[in-house]
Amino acid sequence: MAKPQRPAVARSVTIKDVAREAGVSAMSVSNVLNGRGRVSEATANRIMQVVERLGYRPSVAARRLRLSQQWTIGMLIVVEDPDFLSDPFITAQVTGLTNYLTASSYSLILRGMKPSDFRTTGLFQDIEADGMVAILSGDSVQRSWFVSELATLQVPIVLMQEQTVPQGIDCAIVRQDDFDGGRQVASHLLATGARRFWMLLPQVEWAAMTARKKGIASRIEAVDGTSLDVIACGDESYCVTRGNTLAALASRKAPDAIIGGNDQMAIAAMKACSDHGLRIPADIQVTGFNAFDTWRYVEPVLTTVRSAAHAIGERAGSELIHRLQSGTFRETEIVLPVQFQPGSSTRSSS
Amino acid sequence: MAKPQRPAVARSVTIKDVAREAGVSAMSVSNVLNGRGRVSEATANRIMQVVERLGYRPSVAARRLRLSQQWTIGMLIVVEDPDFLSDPFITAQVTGLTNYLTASSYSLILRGMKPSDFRTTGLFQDIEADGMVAILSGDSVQRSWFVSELATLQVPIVLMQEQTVPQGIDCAIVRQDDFDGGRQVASHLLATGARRFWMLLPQVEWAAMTARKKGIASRIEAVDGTSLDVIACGDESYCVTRGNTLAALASRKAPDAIIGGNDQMAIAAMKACSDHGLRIPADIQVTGFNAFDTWRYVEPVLTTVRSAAHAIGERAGSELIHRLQSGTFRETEIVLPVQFQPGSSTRSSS
DNA sequence: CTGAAAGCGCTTACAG
DNA sequence: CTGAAAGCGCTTACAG
Repeated sequence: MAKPQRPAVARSVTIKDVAREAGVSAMSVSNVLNGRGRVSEATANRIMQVVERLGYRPSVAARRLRLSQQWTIGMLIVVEDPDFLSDPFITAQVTGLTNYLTASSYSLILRGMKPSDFRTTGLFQDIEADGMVAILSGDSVQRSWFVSELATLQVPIVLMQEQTVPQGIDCAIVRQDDFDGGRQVASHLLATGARRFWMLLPQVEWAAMTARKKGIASRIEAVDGTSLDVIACGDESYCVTRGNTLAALASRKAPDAIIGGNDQMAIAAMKACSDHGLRIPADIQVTGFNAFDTWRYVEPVLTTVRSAAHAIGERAGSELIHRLQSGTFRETEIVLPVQFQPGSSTRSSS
Repeated sequence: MAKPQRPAVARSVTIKDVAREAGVSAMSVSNVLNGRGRVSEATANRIMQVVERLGYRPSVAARRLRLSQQWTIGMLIVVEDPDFLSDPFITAQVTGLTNYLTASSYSLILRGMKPSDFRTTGLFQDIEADGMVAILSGDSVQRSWFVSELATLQVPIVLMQEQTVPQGIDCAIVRQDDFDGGRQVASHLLATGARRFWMLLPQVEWAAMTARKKGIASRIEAVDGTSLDVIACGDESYCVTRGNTLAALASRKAPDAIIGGNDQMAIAAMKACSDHGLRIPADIQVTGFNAFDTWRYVEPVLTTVRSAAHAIGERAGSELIHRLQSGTFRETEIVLPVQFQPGSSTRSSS
């Protein structure tokens, strides 16, 4: 007769140990622990004492297998930068999500990867979670391919900062109103009299930045004699952004305003402006997006748009948990408002 | 006879389905998938084709239960700030750890909590992982209590940025040489002729900052006519740090140099100095610690100490995985070097 | 109120 | 080279 070997590390104390010690069946222990029982108070008390005394902690692996539920959400961050948490906008979303999940007794599995790893090694296949949350980068073709790959996991998906709801799969998006943010920035700058604009964008396409640009363009195009040029800022690092902005300033007439795709790029551009001998905001105005702590660090204080990053994370968590419990997403497109925050890097409306 | 109900969501395709379809036993499927088998090539090929065709993905929950191994590491961040990833020093450590674990086919469960949650609700007890990594804050009494609580999980522990190795438990620490960093900063400042120093520290005791302070003090105390005062900066936020520094400048004679406990506090202090009409570095020198991107954003560029945060995370991962595979930590105290990085917020040595 | 039995989906030592 | 059986630690519908 076969005699299977014990697992490498036998579990110290199981539900059977508690049951034996308390003189009851494992079922009663389970019922007491999960508050599901019709168990007499005396028995319940006795069981709880044994649990305490033996230091019993249920095996969540066994529970997961039995109930085929994981109480786990996977969070995927697909970006080029191996330092995938370096952007405060991303970390705020992750924090909001984690905090919500913790409060709901769910765990978060965090994984970052490059788009190429996603494509080639399917580095997310081994994540056994009840649902997935993802932050994707790259152009829309790549992103929608990523989404269809994610869908093969057969669990509900929430995408953060995606602009359009993927069709035909169990998915919702949570984003902020970047289009409106762009509109507000453009309106403010137009009111100061600015007409010629540069916008700083990274090589990689971020859905949120694209939306900001569209919002900006919608306002600018409505005014005669305006222009909006894009300055490509490579990997959106400080060095490249500063260098490319400086090169642009050296080669052509400076614009009235430079609109950073985010705060970090705006700050790099401010340095480039001062390298070039331009005063802010007298000679040139600069704006950012996101309003994380860095916006305070610069002189003058940056005009920017306050993001709802933490709220996006929380909302992603709450929608996903609701979906898991109810069977459907109550909304598939959730848009949170943004708030314009004027600083001293722009002039007041004339 | 009892007829237990099916779990809520039955698994789509199991190893049995593959076995039946391929006309073999589940065991052969398992052997092929895990490369453990003495299975004929023909059978193996047939099995792999069925796996492909049915889109079979093994249940990791079942595997975990069977092998009582989780292939999961828990990461606990115990800080006051609910925005527990706001410090770039912490995110860099988390990223380094995650990347290492992913490369080793381990998953990371991330959880942040306040010290009070740790104390009262044992919010980490439900994390079933093969090992734990933690970043702890608070005074040494509180931290060592946290460590003893963590030890009840009965898994190996790696502490990041802890200064002393807890005794009697299965634990290692990985940190950078903050004491040496402090020494280097102090040596540099002393060489510029500075004698009177303020150091900015938050209310909460961080082991790393305490070590920095000790390193600074060790150098300063060796020189006659020097002084080192601590300016308490509350929650180390920009506002409080700036405000408290400004208040200190208003109430007593300005020092020769202000040493920030980290870059963020140093930058806030730079603002306070310029609020107070002091020029940097002519009237007063300022230094930071950590050298994350923000140090570039300020004018003048901050003199600081480059941290090994990402490397700390990677090393924590590699030591923990090694411990899991070999049974013991090869070292229990790992200290990574730091690198002094002079900027323009201090003068060159005279 | 309480328990015996079945089964979640795997893996392993052993016999054939 | 291949398979039958046992068991990891739970939970549930049902019978008593």
